[in-house]
Amino acid sequence: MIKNAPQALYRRAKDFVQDQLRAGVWKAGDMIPSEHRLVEELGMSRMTINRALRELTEEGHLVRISGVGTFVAESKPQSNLLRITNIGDEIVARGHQYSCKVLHLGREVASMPVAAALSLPTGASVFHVICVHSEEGIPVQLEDRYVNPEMIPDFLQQDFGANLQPAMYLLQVLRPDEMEHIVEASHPSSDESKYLQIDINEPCLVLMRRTWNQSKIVTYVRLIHPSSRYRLGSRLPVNGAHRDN
Amino acid sequence: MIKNAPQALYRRAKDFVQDQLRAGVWKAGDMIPSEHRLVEELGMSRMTINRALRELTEEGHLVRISGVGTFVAESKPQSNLLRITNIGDEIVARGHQYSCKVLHLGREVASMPVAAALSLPTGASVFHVICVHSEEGIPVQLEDRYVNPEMIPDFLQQDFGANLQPAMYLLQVLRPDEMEHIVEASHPSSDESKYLQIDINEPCLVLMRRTWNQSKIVTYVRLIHPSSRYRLGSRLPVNGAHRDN
DNA sequence: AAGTGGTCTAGACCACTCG
DNA sequence: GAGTGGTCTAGACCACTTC
Repeated sequence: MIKNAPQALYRRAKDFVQDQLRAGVWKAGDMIPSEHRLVEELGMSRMTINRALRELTEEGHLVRISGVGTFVAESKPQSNLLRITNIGDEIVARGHQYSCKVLHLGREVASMPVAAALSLPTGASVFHVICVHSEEGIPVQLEDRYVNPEMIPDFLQQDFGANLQPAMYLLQVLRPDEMEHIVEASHPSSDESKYLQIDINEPCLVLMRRTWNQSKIVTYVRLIHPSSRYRLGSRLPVNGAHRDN
Repeated sequence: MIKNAPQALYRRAKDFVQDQLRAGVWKAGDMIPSEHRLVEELGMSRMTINRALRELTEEGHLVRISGVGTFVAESKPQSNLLRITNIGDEIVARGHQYSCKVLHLGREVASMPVAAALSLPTGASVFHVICVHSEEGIPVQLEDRYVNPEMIPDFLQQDFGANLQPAMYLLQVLRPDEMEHIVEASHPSSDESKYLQIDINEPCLVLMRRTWNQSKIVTYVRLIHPSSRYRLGSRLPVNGAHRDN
């Protein structure tokens, strides 16, 4: 589990800082040692330390105030809307403990809305998995996923968990060539609030995603996030190529 | 031709490169001059040029191959979600009646979070507009926008309404070259629930958008949508090439 | 005045690719 | 071997905040 030998020094400096964050040595709001002090402690030049801290700031882990100091950010995790990301990877990348618990896995007859979402005839047989993703033991995402058996016949035979999430498995066996995202806000159902351990009145961010391969739908998933624990975001260049409409 | 020069040299190097890209001097797939050559042309040190090119690479404008060269990235597809849309156009396109009512328009001293969002010093003077967008007389979006006066000095002199929304005006006078979207779910504040004519307990989809022009922030806006009346969506091809971390 | 981050320089060594 | 990017150093000057 312990991986050493990041070759780049600035990488090791970043890892060092993230280790302190992960270990809770430096907590949200704390001021961390100055660049000068880190130069002494780690034996690197200030430019190298500066690059490490600058990148951690861009990634949202730190907040720097010129003339004052560097502080641990109050983290409200944010993931990229454009990419198909594994929430597990995101959490691990933040240096946090990740877990995934499968609540349901089986084959069932598609209800009308599910069949419609997958563009299958009503009554078609589909795979269905429900799991909860947790960060540091706190549920951050409820995944309610339907899979087209025609595309992924071996889906049920997998041993899903923190090391093999459904999303990860699907990406590995069948890379999608198109996807659709729909985002909305809603309150959780009573089941959902129970699984996520939140109040029935807490607003949730719901991301519905469908992915295609060769013009056929691979999977349809609803990802439900408590608003207090999750955000979606993206930053990207604007193409000059579109006026309006 | 004459531009207010950004103070930081690496910024000017970035602007120089982006100017070449915008002007079409360097096109997608082209190899651009090496660091060494840019050092000579711009009269900066290699570290400075390197930082500029590294950041442009992280932002997706360039692709660098060690030992080979630096190339202009192929432009990325863009989704509806990530496109800057006018809600008025959307509503009109649906064949519905659209209206926009300005609730507030003026200049004020930026609070700390607003100053931070705009990357301005605390206490800076900013423009602030609040308006409600309605479809068939029903409010569907509350727009709470801050504008950088340095970028858009004539903002307050405009006569905003259904025929000239703030978003439309901004797009017309200063096309952004970069943007950031963050989406979250929340309950409306009491003021917001009043303006939107919804219950204080109705979940809302909140889209926060910042746009950049020439590496400076033009505007920061919070768009609040009652979940029962609005969704965001996108469908787009998947790029094969994704980097991690 | 002392401390902080923001930036910049003019070198340097390395691994890599290409002809 | 020449060219490229990737990284690193040991200084430096500046603007800013805090005491």
